[in-house]
Amino acid sequence: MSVRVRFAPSPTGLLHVGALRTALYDYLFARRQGGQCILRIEDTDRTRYVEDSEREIIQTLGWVGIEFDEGPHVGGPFAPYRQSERKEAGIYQEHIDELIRMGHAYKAFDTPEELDELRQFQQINKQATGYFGGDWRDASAEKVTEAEAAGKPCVVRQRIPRGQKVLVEDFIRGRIEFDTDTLPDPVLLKADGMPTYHFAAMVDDHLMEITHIVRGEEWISSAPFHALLFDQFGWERPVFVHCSTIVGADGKKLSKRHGATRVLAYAAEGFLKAALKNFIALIGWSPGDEREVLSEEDLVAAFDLKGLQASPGKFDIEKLRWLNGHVIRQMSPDRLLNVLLAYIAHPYTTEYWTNFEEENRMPYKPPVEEKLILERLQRIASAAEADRAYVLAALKEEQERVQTLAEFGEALEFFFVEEPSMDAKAVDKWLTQEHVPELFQWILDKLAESKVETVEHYESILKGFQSHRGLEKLGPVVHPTRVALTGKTFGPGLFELMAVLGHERVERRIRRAMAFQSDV
RNA sequence: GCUCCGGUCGUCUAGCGGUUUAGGACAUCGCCCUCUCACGGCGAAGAUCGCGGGUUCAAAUCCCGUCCGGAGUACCA
Repeated sequence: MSVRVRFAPSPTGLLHVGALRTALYDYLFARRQGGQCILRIEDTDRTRYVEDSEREIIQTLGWVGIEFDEGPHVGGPFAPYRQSERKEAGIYQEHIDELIRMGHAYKAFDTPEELDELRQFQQINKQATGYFGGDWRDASAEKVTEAEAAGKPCVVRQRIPRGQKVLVEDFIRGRIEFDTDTLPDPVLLKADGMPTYHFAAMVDDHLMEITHIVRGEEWISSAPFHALLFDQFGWERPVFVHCSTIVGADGKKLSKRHGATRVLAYAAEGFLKAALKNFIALIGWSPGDEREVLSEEDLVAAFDLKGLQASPGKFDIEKLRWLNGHVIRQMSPDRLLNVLLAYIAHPYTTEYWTNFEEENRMPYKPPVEEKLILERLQRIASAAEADRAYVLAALKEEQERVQTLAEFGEALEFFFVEEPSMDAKAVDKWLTQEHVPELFQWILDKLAESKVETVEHYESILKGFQSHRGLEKLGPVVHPTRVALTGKTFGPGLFELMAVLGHERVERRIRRAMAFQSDV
């Protein structure tokens, strides 16, 4: 039988990195096994429904490159793929009736207030909380009909057999044993007629012929209900795979407090999907060998449920940054520029940096103030429109000095502004040196002599000065010149840099630095 | 409280009874390359495998206990 897995988010908010990983595992597993990956929307809770959330989930998954064989956006043989629509089609009612008929479920007419009271009583008496039967598990048929006739609202609960053990086979952890006397009777159908997750997801998993339920470990405690439900229907249980959670630096489940968890925030920060996928896959999974850098094809080829880790993993953004820089360095400059321009043009990039919120702050120090990032990125875009070859040449020089796309704004800035801002310390240290006026004049003279704009030519100009002055080291020649051209003490190799800038810019900047210098 | 899960360098992990002086990667530090910063190369430091008992000729690896951490405990998913 072919493998079928599903990713089943509820549209209650944004897609965060923990959910993304589950989706990734689903996707990789399906691809590796030649099976199908299904997207199902679990929108059974109207009170928590967030408009647009489904759209963002699909969009985000699309951005990362996780494709589904079936789902609300692409259709499929088991449609509909939204539980609200499946409810309308009567799918759950039909199955709940069957379960009641078989005696595995019953109607319970307790009011929410009564249940609250029960819970409080149990807490005070230090008992396990939950509904273990109450007035309705074993109520007479007359009592039930009477309540129904009175028009009392009711829920349908699963009848958990008592005095037994339930064994749940978790693919990662192995056998997990539960005593049914500790399992309360869960609600399967709410008073509003909507099914709960416990019911809807399992019915759908069976109907959609899901072979492996891959989900977060927060579901382990409810796994016995689910397993039992399959048994009660007489259905074959799927394989349960409970993935460990991704936690923050403090060991707690990843949440707002740990900075951005929204996947799109990583896109806006300039992380590449290849790096993000690679990184996310490696939290809680390993290919079993010593590879760390894996392309999507590598991931698919290597993916095996057996490599899944039972213990929770921390999200280490430094490693993500390293991986991202690695991916950037591996791209051809031309492709990188396309990716960078697409990133800058993306509406979400603008939205993110314009409405930057402190709570989105990544747990690392950004290269510049958030306010300036967008401005600098857009400078790249307009420069590329005017002269793509120039931007490409500049990009090449910074490619290995950057870890995220956002950092290109800062790194490339001096290429595009006529008067780069001068670092005061750099000016103080290098432009004040005694030989500098002569050096700058030398450069200007040589520029006037020849129009050649190659790396070698610039090198010969500066090395010419070095031997002219009999300087032992190249530093005193190179550093003041770099400061004059870029305003900074770091950056690409000077001769390469000059070749990119060209005669005109070099001359202008040297003259500016000379003026600057006389001000000192 | 009850139930369940987890626990190898700071972090992600390899390991699944002997080939292990516990391997790799990120981060850190040093050296090399070099005009700076990066990249790259080389190297160092860093884990008595949570702790305590067993089983065994032999345990990170199996068993028991214990501690710590986490999750669930809703007519949420």
